[in-house]
This record gives sequence, structure tokens and C-alpha cells, in this order.
Amino acid sequence: MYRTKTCGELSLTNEGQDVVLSGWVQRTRKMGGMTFVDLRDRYGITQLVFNEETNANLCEQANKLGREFVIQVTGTVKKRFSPNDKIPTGAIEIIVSELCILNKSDVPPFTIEDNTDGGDDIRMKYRYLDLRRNNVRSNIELRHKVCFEVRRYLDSKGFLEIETPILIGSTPEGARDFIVPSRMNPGSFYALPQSPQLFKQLLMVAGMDRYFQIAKCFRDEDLRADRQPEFTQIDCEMSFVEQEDIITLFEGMAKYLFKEISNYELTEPFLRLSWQDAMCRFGSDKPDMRFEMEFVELMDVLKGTGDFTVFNDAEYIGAICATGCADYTRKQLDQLTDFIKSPQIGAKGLVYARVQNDGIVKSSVDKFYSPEVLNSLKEKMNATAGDLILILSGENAMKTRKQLCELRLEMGTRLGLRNKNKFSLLWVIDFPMFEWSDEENRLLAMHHPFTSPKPEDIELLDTAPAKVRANAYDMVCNGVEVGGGSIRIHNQELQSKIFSILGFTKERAEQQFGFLTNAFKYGAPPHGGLAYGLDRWVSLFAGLDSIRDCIAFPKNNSGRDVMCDAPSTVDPAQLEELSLKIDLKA
RNA sequence: GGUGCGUUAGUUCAGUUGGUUAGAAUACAUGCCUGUCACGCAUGGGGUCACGAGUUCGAGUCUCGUACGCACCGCCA
Repeated sequence: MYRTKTCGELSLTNEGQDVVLSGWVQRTRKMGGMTFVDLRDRYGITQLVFNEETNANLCEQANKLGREFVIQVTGTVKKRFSPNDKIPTGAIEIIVSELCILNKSDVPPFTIEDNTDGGDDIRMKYRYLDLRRNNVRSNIELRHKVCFEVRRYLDSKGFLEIETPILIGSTPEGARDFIVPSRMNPGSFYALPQSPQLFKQLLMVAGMDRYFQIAKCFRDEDLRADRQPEFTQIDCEMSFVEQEDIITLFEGMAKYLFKEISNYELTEPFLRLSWQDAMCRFGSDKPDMRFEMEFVELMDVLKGTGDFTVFNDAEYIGAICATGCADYTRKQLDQLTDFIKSPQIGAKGLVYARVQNDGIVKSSVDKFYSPEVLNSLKEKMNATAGDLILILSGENAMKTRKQLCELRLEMGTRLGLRNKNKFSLLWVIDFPMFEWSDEENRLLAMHHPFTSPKPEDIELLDTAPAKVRANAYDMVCNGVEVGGGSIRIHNQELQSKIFSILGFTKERAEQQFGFLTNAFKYGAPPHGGLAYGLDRWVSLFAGLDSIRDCIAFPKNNSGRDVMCDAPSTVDPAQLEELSLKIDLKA
């Protein structure tokens, strides 16, 4: 038997017991004739003691142990002379009577400690060593717990966990597909699913009624700290439901997870914002609601009421009020100006107005406006003495709101309003059905082509499709989109109509989605669903900045697995077998 | 496709105005040390300064290019 106990469970109650432990050598400390070894497994660390006086031979063996050697020891649990209250097992130690080296180890390229000396790059290359570290391992354990609770919750609500295929047909709509060649079908390709969307809808046609899957999804797009080319969704679909049913059930799931995972009580119903409101009031479809700082539109106050041409030419003027920031120095304001003028934000300039203690407004555009206008600005902003008003304007309302959103988030960060231990969840609802693509010169589905329009907007499909709202909803937590879904179309004619608005010919729609529309001919129930981003949920619970640290083997910034060096070239014989020829552009 | 930052010892980093033999911490090795737990002390080994080209009497340092890494924009139904 390799072990009778783990390295994390022994305490004074075990004093006097004979135990067998196995694990990795964390560190050895030689004190003359005495040697201490910290033995580590995933449950904790237990101190081993070797004494030259008692057993010189054994002690000599212990002195030869290196970091990360795998050893097995037999010994007796003993109370320590000087306990270490920093670790759970610090009250006891093991007086070792037998030592067996199960495996040696090279010196690891970085230290296996909470504060490792290794950078991200080297940690990813030796991810199996990185995973031995407490903080990385605890993220993986947390991920397990989230999955476990998801299954428990959904099972209790009658959901069936059903697997859908990984090798499916390519659909060019949406993100880029990863494609997979097929040896038995030369010249033809599978695609990896961007989501199990079509299959879960077919499961509804099949009468499965309530489905879920913790599903790997694949998108061949550029990466970010919160985006991996393969990621995991908690994918759900239900039949005979309306939007309200889905929102209720999955809001319940979010609350359940917060309680079980973080012991965080979310008692109130989640805030709901229409997409239109979210964009106008916060400049984003995923606003961070941990703090207010809502936009105030200032067109009527500042456009045409003074000689400031920038505002007079603007299509949108908006501002936020930073409470108590009137004492911002010139340097701080310059920093903010540089921030919003930086290439990734791209605003032209920042206008600011301080409300002084005497209530008078001092702004960077004072010479263009009368005191009355400045006062009405203060009133419109609902600003009081000590507040700082930050104003952006631009010729494109959407763009300017987005810039103001970045400024709002920056101010939230500066004012410490984006606390990682606070969670603010909301639903963004009533998304538009379509958005215009300049690149493709056509309407694109904002959610996906199977999303149902709001019944009251269906008549607009022919006349003003851009105005049609969808039965689509996103769940947002702290400015992160953590999930989204929609009521689907279950009617073949309506589905065909949407395809045609999206610019599909009948033939192409038939070719790509025929199996779905065909299925709709045979009694498709009304249905809808939602998918949560598992990686993002775990990151939120763990307080991580990047989803990488809650994924056991993540890809790097360029989509590479630096540990196994994938993707890589393949043997010419493999290509031959697949009837493929590589023609790399120089 | 684009922008910014970075690449120096196993690792994390410093390296001034372009000028002697490129440093620190940590890790590693050896020795001392009987209650340590980030042990301590002493000694030692360890470098193609990412790669290529250029400027210069002279380049870790300046310029250009390439590769790689990170963050972001575009992209992500």
C-alpha cells in the first residue's frame, strides 16, 4: 500500500499512530544531525523528521532527496516541539522509520511554490508542474465544484445531460470554424462546433424537453485574456418555454452557484436592461453595474448654446459625473485625456468641468459658454460641489458612447468601485435581431440566425428589419458576458424568411441548414435556451484576470499549446492519405 | 490585418551617456550547523545579452528587420 493517509489530514488526534504517506518533496532543511522534509500532495504538506542519532543511515538517505522527488515514508505521528500554526498539519510531524524513493526528479525549471519564480511562458511549457502549485490547483478544484453543482442543479430541474457530436458540418455564419479533413471522404471536411446550437434544437424536436451539456466549443478567432480557441459552455435548451421561464430558471441557477461556490447571497431579482437602454446609459451591452456613473446626454445643453465648435458639430455629447473628484489635479486630468486619446479608444479629446465648493462650475471650455449654460450643465448632471464632470463628444453616437464607456470603467477602477468580491448581475434583453455589416454589405444576425424575433416586431421584418428586436438575452456579471441565449424559431416559414433577410439563397439555406428546417416540418415544439461560459464563471468565482488559470492546459496568446508544440506540421504521408496538398503563400 | 510593451544566468530581473572581466536575488552544488519550517553561515559552478543585418575605433546599450511572449484594437453569429 502506497499510503494510509494523505499529507493534509493528520493532526494531534492521530498522535502515536503509524502511518504511510506518499508525495513529493517540497523542500528539505538540514540542521546538523537532523533533517526536516516537507512532503506535499494535493491535500497539503506534512513535515517528516530524520534524526542522525536514531538512524544515521536513514538520515543520510534523506539528505540526498531533491526537490520534487516522489517518496513513500512509513513512520509515527508525533506532536511537534515547536508547532507551526501557518499550516493545518503544523501541530504534528512524522518520525520516519522507512523511506523509499519512488521516483527521482530533475531540478524543476521554476519553484513549485505559491509565489513561484516562474513567468507565464515557462509555467505553460511545464504546465504539469505549474498545476502542482496550490493556487493553480485550487482553480482546477473550483472548476470541478462548479461543474458538479451545475449538474446537481440541472438534474434537480429535470434536465438530461446529452452529448452532441464534435465532428460536424461547417457553417460559415458567425466565427471561423476549425475544420478537420476526412480520409474516407477526400476533399470534404468536418468542422468543430462553435456551439452545439443546431443539435440542441434538434434534441427539442426529438422531445428531449430539457437538455444540458458541459460542452467544448471551438472558434478559430484571435485570443484574449478571456478568450480561448477551445472553451467550455454550460449549454442548455428547453421546450414549451417563453423568455420569462428561461430567465427565471437560469437566474435561479446563478443564485444557486453563487451560494454554493462563494457563499454569496443574491436575494434580489437581477436588474434587467434593454439593449437600447444599456447602450444609451452605459455605452455597452455588458455594463459593469457594480457602480452607477450613468451617462447623461448633453446635446440640448451644450450643442448650439455656445461657440465651442467641437460640440456644435457633434452628433452626440455625453458625460459622466465622478463624485468628489473635483480636486483632480491637472496631471490626473491629463492622464485621463491621454487615456481616452490612446489608439485603442481613439477619442479626440476630453472636456472636464469641476463643481467648486461655492457651486460655481469651472470648465476647460469656460470661454465658450455663459455661466447660465454651465449652471444648467451642472443641473442636468445632477452634480454638486466637489464633483467632476467628464464630457466626450463625437460625430458618431455609437462610437462616442463606447469611448465614454471606457472612460466610465477607468474612473470606476480609479475610484476603487470595481471590487472583485462584489458581484452585480443583470440581464440585458431585447437585443436587435440584426446588425449591419459594412464589410459584407448585408445584415448579420446579432445573436444567431435561429433567434426568434419578438412577436410584436414581426411585421417590421419586411419594412424595417434593422428595427426588429429579438427574444434574446445576455447575463452580465461585473461587466463580463457570462451567458446568453434566446427563444428560437420553431416555424419553418419564419426560419426561411430570416435566412432570406440574412442574404441566404433558398439553395444555400437548404444546403447548410436543411436538416434543421426539415426537422421543423415534423412538429417542432416552441423552445429556447441559454449557454453559460464556464471558464468565465470560474474566473469570476476565483477572482482571476484571465480564464487561462482555470483551464488545466490552456493555449497561449497565439493559440499555441507550448507544452506539446501544437499546432504543428504533419507527416507528408498523412497529407497524402487525406488527399491534401499544402501551398503556403510566401 | 494593426498598435503598444518585452526578450540579459535554470528562474525572476537590474544594467547609467555606446567604453575594463555583464551584476543581484533566487534556484543548484559542496561544506558547517540537533528544532527548522522563506532556517542560517561559508564557498563554488552557471551567460552565443533571442536571431540577423547596419551605424561606430568600440554595441547588452543606437537603427532596421525577423522570431517568440504578453496586453489591446479589428475579429469573436
